[in-house]
Amino acid sequence: MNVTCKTCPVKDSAACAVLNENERDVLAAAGRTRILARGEMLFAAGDEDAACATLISGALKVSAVDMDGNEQILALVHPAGFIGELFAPFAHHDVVALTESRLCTFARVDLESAIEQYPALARALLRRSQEDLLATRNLLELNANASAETRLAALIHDFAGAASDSPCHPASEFELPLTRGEIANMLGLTIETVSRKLGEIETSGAIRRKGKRGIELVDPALLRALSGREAAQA
Amino acid sequence: MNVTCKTCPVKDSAACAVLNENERDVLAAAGRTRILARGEMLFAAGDEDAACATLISGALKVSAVDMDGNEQILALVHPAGFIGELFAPFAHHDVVALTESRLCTFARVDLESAIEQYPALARALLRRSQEDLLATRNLLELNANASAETRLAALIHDFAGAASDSPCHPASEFELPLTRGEIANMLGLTIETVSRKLGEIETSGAIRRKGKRGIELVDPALLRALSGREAAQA
DNA sequence: CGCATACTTGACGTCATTCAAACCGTGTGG
DNA sequence: CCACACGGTTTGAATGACGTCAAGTATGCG
Repeated sequence: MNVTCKTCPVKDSAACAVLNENERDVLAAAGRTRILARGEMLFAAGDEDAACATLISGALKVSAVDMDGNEQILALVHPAGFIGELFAPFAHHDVVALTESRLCTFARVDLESAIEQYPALARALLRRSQEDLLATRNLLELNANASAETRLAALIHDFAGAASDSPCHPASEFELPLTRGEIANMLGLTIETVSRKLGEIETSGAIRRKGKRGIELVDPALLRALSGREAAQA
Repeated sequence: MNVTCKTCPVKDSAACAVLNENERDVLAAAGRTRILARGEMLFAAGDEDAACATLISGALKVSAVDMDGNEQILALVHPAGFIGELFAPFAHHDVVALTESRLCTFARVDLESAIEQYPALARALLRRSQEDLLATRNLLELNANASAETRLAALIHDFAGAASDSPCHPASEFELPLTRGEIANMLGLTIETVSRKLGEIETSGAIRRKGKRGIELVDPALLRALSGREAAQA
């Protein structure tokens, strides 16, 4: 399917937003929209022809699978996010859709020539890459030292922020985009530990569970304290 | 001190290598070389005027300090590496010299205008940023699931590779660039665990310790097996 | 020599994992 | 409609790895 930027919901926030209308049309000619079902893979680690893409809607996970078959989620991608390793000869990680997702994909060679042609695009991707780096380092910091409860609280806190439309206040009620297993894979824990600690956080009064995936924020300040991002307040 | 690119040992491998001689001279006029003693800080988390820099010689660590005062090392920087958060209003992490280090520093505004003027520089930094991202994700993958022994073996294995001049074969004898405490901070372990597991790896016959920091590779294949990057061989 | 810094070693406690079983919502076929 | 299987989840008990606390050993420096 061809790309139609005019109606694209992320046309002002994705990397291609730095291009003017003509430039965008040229790039769009090389792109294809693609829809991934939940669980479907965009590319796998080792693929030589891994595409690059901007996520239009839905959510993706970037993950690695170790020797023993354990998956480790390295990053989540939200709409307007960019995915793809530009200069590597092959992909290092798997990229899989968490929910049904719409993408705007490009062959790597096309994107590489585009960043040569449009310097602003290279700068936009540099900016995004640095943000990805920061997000990954935050996850690394979290996984390294914090207790299971702290990690989980921090993740819930982040999801609450991401689920909200306003950038500063967290959503008071939202759905977890990940299964227990995926949360465990992201935080370096087991399913059982995630389930247990989730129960303890609920008992503490910070959240209430609504069904399997639903979370209601009962006491955001307490959640923030549990997440170790702030000293507990009086 | 002014920058003199002609004698710079990383002039062909750093990001500025993509510039021609004239362009490099213009950029060099905005740069200053700076020497950091071991333990000296280039900038701290929260600094608003954090500089950007290319590392010429020595080694740096990028680290975060959590609430309780525990340091977590997020990345190491080797010669020709680039350090600095280009688009953020302030630095998110500390950057400290592990050994005496020589840097080529730039004010962030100067570098931002340079990447507008020289698109090739933006692409070079994009490439480096993606490599940093990959390295951070590798560390994340390691810290998340692996046992203390596996993490330590993997780190030693990496250091052996980095200490070698040939890109594929590891050095058979080298010095650890980090103290026990720094290794612990990097792997999310304690000093005591690092010390103990180092002893066990030595007992297993993979390495031999030479003084406090020296490591001799006795059985590289065994070390590789311990590091979880390869199935144990027959 | 005396002190500081880095490292090693041991005993003990804690927290997350492991193994095991039960639970729940959903879809499927009899 | 019910029985059943299945994926995702919850819960319990026992094990074990790493952390904590505490002591003791180098090495270097004023």
